[in-house]
Amino acid sequence: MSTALADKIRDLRKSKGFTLEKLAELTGSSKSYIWELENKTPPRPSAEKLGKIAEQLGVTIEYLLDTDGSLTIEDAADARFYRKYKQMDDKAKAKIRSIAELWDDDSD
Amino acid sequence: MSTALADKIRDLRKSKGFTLEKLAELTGSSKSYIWELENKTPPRPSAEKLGKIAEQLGVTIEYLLDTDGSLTIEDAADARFYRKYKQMDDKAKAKIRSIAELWDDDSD
DNA sequence: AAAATATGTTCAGTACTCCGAACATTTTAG
DNA sequence: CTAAAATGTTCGGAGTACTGAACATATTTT
Repeated sequence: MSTALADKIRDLRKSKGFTLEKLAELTGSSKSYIWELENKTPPRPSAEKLGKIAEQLGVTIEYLLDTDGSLTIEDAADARFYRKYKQMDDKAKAKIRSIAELWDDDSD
Repeated sequence: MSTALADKIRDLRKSKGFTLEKLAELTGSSKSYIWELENKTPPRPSAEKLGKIAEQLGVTIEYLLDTDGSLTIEDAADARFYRKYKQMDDKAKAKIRSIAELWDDDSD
C-alpha cells in the first residue's frame, strides 16, 4: 500500500525542511492551497501545479500520483536500468528497443 | 519551439489512430473535454486526467507539460519503451538488462 | 443521390481548484 | 512569564475543469 498523494507531499516537504509558505512561494501557490493538498480529501491538483510541486520536491509527477506503484524493490532495478539506458547513444537504444519488441510480441 | 500541450495531444492521438471518442473512453473522459484540451485556450487539465491521457498516448506527463523545454521527442520514445519494459516478465527484463550491459561497457 | 454512420464542435451547468486574508496555534525572544 | 514571530488552519468567493446532450460536418453505404 503506497502512501497517498497528500502524505507524499507532506513527507517530502518536511524532509526538505520547507514550511507551507516556503513551498507555496517556490511553486507559485498559496500556502492555504498547499495545506489543502496535504489535508483535504481528496486532492486533485492541476497538472501544472503538481508539476511545479514535484519539481521542487525532486520527484516526478508520476511518482506523486502513483499511477503504477513504482516503489517496490524489483522496480529499483528497473529504474537503475532505465537511468543507464537513457545515457546510451541512439544506436544502442534502438537496438535494445528492437530486442525488447521480440518479447513483447510473444507475450500478450 | 516546443509544441504546446494541445498540439502534442492532438498529434499523438492521431498518430495512434484514436478518435476523440476513443481517447475519451480510454481515459475516462468526455470527448468534448478532449476536444477542449486540443482546441481551447489554454488547457489546464488536472494531473489525474493528464496522467491517464499520457499513459494512453505512451508518454509521460512531464513530456506533455514540457514547461522548461528540457524534454525532447526522444525522451518520449524512451518513456514509451520503459513503460513497455516494465510490463514484461522478469526473465525478459533480465535478458534485456544483460544485453544493455554490453553497450555500457564499450562506451565511455 | 439520400440515409446512415462516424467524427468533430458547441453549450449550459455542476463541482472543484486555487487564492487572499483572517484566525489559530506553536515556537522563539526578551 | 508575555510579546512577537513563525507556522498552520479556516473560510468565502472567482474562475475553470469536466460532463452530457444537442448540434454540425465529414465519411461511408446503399
